[in-house]
Amino acid sequence: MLGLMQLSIGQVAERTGLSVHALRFYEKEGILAHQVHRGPGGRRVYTQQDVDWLRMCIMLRMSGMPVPEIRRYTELVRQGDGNELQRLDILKEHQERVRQQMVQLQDCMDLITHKVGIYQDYVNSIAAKAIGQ
Amino acid sequence: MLGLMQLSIGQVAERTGLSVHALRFYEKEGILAHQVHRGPGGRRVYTQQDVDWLRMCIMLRMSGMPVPEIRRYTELVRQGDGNELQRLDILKEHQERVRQQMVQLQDCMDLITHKVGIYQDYVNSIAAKAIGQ
DNA sequence: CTAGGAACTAGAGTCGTCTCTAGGTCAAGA
DNA sequence: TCTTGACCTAGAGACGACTCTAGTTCCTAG
Repeated sequence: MLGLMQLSIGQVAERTGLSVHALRFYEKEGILAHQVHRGPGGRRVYTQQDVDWLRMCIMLRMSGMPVPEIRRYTELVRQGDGNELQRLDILKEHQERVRQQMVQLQDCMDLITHKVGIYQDYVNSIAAKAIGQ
Repeated sequence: MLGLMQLSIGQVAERTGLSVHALRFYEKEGILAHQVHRGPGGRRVYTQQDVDWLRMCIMLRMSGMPVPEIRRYTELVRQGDGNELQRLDILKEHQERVRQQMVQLQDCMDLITHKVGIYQDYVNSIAAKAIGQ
């Protein structure tokens, strides 16, 4: 059932949140797991699997994996069985980068929270004085 | 003592991790809390406070605050007392964005960890078979 | 006196990731 | 028939944040 669903580029844009432009761009960049089938008039026909794959790509992009590396990964998947170790390497490497990113972000968050606290206290004290008058 | 320390652009680059180019760029973009003093020959002379301020800017940038918004914040600080509420708004808004970013990143991390787990198991099972032979 | 190194300015170039434009096809509805 | 709307391609443009270049000044050491 699911496998038979046929989606236009517009529908895929809707359900992934990507723009139609971005979808064509991603295809040109070779980050679709397999060739998108074409319907009458040369129109792209996507399946649910394409959408699922795209959703994963979106996650990878969101977490900062560059397009060329997503392409490398995609190519491995396209090649089929036998290169799982290489895929695993890419994922592990990225995982480590994301981990570092999260640590960094937490540091930034700590600083910001600290500053917000200081300003909040100050602003509150000003407000209290104004009321007290 | 600290306040009297004089630093060249190169020294500041060293201790902030920014490039000399980036330092000049940041200055041109108006994200230094106060005018950088110039020494003989028109050379920039930085103080420890400048370095501290830059370090904060780096944190804000790292967490995704765009340069123009850092400039807005910087301008408020330059203006002096009386606009603390506006500064607080900027910081709170950014804090919220960072929070969302962290949630997103955690989602990505979960997915990646999930996939890494699957591939790891698979690779292990292949390795086990190879040894078993 | 010359060479090296660090600094200066203004402005051009780069990189990644889209985003948009121009010009066209095709099918369905008024 | 005419219009609308979704789609197509190839290629140009936008944007943010640097990064680099060219040409110069200045100081210090050999």
